[in-house]
Amino acid sequence: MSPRERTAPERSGQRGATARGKRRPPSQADVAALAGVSSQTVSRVANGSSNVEAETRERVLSAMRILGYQRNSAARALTLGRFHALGVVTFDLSAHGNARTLAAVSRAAQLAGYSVNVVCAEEPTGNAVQQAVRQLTDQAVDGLIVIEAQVLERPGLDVSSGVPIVVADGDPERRYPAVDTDQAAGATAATQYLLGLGHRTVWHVGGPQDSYAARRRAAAWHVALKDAGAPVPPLRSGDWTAESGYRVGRELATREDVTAVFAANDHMALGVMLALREAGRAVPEDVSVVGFDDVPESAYYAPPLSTVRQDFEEVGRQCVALLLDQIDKAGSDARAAGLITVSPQLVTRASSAPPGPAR
Amino acid sequence: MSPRERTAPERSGQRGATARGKRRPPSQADVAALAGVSSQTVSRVANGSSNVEAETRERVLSAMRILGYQRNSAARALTLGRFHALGVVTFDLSAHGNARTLAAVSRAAQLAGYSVNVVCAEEPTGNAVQQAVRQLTDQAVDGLIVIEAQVLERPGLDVSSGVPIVVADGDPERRYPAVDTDQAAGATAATQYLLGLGHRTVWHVGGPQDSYAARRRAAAWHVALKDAGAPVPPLRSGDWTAESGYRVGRELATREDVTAVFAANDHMALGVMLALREAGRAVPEDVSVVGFDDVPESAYYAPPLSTVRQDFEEVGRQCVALLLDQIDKAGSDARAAGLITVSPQLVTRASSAPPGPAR
DNA sequence: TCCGCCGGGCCTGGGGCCAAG
DNA sequence: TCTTGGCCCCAGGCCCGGCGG
Repeated sequence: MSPRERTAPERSGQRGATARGKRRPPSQADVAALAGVSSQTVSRVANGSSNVEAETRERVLSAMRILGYQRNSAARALTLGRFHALGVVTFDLSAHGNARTLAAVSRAAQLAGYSVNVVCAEEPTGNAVQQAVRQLTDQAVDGLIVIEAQVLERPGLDVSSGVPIVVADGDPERRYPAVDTDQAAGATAATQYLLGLGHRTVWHVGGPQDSYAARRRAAAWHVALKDAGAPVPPLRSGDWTAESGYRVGRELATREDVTAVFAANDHMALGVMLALREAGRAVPEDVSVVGFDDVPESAYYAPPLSTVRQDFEEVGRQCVALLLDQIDKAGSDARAAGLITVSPQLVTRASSAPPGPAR
Repeated sequence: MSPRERTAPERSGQRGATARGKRRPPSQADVAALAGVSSQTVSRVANGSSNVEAETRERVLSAMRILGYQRNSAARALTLGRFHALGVVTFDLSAHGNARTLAAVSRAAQLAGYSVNVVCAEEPTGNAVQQAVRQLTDQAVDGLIVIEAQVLERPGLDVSSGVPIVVADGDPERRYPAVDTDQAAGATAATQYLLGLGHRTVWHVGGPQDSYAARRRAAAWHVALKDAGAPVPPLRSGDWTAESGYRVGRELATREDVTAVFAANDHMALGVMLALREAGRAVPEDVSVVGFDDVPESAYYAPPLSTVRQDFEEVGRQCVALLLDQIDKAGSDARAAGLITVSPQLVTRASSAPPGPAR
């Protein structure tokens, strides 16, 4: 009845692998006891396992199997000082590009033996980001990948958490190494393509202006027009959604002089096309439309959408490579805030054509 | 020359917070030293911080700020036996539903103070999943959420890693608690809706047959037709992509008697619509089309797509809630493998209409 | 005497170093 | 020389005991 009397049987009960009640995951020590070796030897087997006699190793392995041993990663991380985990900060995972990038990052990280810790900051306020970063570093990551870097622009944002950071969207202030699609090249290609078809000029439906990617696409569009001596129509902006594209599209549809539209992403382009069609303007006969991203569905839009294909897979891969590189050569402050660019590719489909004669 | 002699100077060198060379993140001990208290008190302040005098706490907090102290989560996890992290296993993050669910899970987890560790298994082979699960549990998670459960069906798959598991797709074998959209209700609603419009029967473009969700949608469609006394056309299946929908659509377009199609997701519906249009069959005048998911773009398809809206946000929330629940009452084997269903909602748009007179 | 605040010692699971067989 | 075990450390948390008002 006394606590002692209860304790003794419990103890012996807990020792075995068949313990009832509280189940404590088996530790190295348990394996060691069962195999009749020291925990040190178990450690050696669990790891690279150099210098362990075959017979001993076998005994240890079988003990592990019997007990269902899994090493405790927390303890491991504690001694090694490495978590083998990367953190990813993002905003809107329903945005196609972000999801794709995350998927690619996850794959690349997995190949390198790293897991990926995701935090989806609700809104791009500095506070939310700050908290997200805190949570991640406070969690256990060896490095950070920030998708959609515009948040880093927030003044007063301190992400100097000590861990290496890579930005997957181009860092306007070039404070961190970055990997990004060559937005300018993509936007330029789209604009020049439409001009090359014979359109007098090209209208642009931009993304939200706090997006660095959106700003660069708009800037390149602007430059491409100027370089070609084409008039530069006013910039209309949406928020990446098809709905916003539709809104802008209705406005554009009222102008007879609009014959070519370059939208900063496919979803907005979709909205633009619907608005044009509803206003009685055919795509591409009356108006040509080009998007950006090449979401898998865009080839099946009505009409199939000409667009600029981004290689998200490559962006994700490069991010991970760059980050792991930084992690490995930690300490050496050679953090050249470089920029790796990934080339996009123009894909032409049925939504674009030379301007019709019915000008 | 003895170890002791070497140890001493090294020690004192590393002590200071201003140590050069190797930068070691500040520990409780460092904070304690600066604040002139014991590390125990620092621990108290860092945590719930009961029983610390206001003045002392202030001193500790300021020391933390000065040193930029962040507690080491590995050590914390080690002693507490909790990681405050959830694992998510998924397959294709470019699938809209998966990405949305993940985002919701991430949000809900964050609110509960948990981070989310994602592993994106490349292919749904048992091996890949096994490895993914291993990696996660070997990593550091208190529980697992499996999105797209069909993988769990693989025979010989052992995910009994000791951590609680919740399935976000309905578990065919009901081995684990699950949260899922009420697929049957959604498919039934879509089918009955089309029948109600006056169509003689409804054709179905199903998802891949190894998807449990796809199978249930198809089953409910079948039942709804039988219940209504409508003929049951053969089932055509795709793989969720618009491309596969297009392929099936071309086939359906050749049959004059097809006047209503229910696709198992919006992307396939998009492909179907393109194929129909290309074959000269107007939507909805000649053929009505209904999708499933309600991806944000579907309202801007041509024509805007009638569909069944899934509440991914709710699914994610419920998954996390269910999982945390299991984690908290760990040990008690009351793991009733329940099923929480989330109701979908039929959304009617322009892609569906009564059958035309030109039958 | 009791209570509120604080610190010492021990424990978590594993890995590195070094000595011993 | 190769294999193996003892010891200590990683960073923090909890139990308990002590000290003071």
